[in-house]
Amino acid sequence: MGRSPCCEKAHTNKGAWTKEEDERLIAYIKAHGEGCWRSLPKAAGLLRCGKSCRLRWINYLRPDLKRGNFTEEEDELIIKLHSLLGNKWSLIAGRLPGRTDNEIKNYWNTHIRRKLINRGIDPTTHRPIQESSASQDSKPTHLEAITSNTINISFASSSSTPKVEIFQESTSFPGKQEKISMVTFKEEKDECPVEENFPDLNLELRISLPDVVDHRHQGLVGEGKTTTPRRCFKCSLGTINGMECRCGRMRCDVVGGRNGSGKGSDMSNGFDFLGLAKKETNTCLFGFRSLEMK
DNA sequence: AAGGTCATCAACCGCCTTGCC
DNA sequence: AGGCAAGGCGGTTGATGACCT
Repeated sequence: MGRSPCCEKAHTNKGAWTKEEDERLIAYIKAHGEGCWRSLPKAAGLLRCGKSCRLRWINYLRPDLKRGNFTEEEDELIIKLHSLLGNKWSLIAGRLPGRTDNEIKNYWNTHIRRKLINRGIDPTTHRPIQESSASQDSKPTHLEAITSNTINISFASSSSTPKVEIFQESTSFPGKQEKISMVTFKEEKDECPVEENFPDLNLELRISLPDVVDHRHQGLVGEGKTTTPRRCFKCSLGTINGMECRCGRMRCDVVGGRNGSGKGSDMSNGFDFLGLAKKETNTCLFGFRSLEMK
């Protein structure tokens, strides 16, 4: 059972590509372009899995690839991007023209990790190693957790007592969530019908920085008066000034447009969509230019 | 020279996401 | 809305070469 294989493995070559295979693949893509990878091997006369062809083309045969050593500037950019994005190699590669995600991933694991360790920086957390290990000894306060990381709050009602559990990504085991706090509510049956109505309710909320002060939404209700800022639901979730924004008088465009070009963007609060770039000062919250999606 | 260890990187694997029907 | 196929991604493996003893 399980997933059907992406190709007929019994009749495919594996391992290193030969020069002839490379030439066949290049010739086919030059003639027909990148298309359906699944059918490409057969059409090109290759005894390879479609995925293998795609990988070979993307990582090694594409004409726009920049081979050779990484420059110091590239190193620093990778470090900065990794500190923000983590192991999102394809996103990182999108910021380095001519470099592939696989190349950057390998380079990170073989060179940059060691480089950071030599600098006394934990390559996972991007914090000084001493501080990083110390923080494993003492649990962070809630405020520290909120300001330094992303936490997950889970409203669990599986037991007889409703409780709110707060999780944070483990510093010891990145990717794993560890419980940093739990609040238990004393249940008063008459006043707490939620559990009865929604026995399997398990809402997961995400709280993360940056929480930018939203000047745009101040004074909208009554201009000239100091009023409590009112936000629509979308804005409360962080899609401030997005397409769906309903609390402003005029609809604001998504910052950077749908293609992230930045044209026509309205960064009136000074930050772009991800809350990274500060327009007036040309500085960035995380110290580099705003991101584009690939 | 031979064997062992380490570093590098191309390639694979399996899961997730996306788009189409 | 749900199922399926294809593409994409990140983690891992394994072959190879360099270096050391």
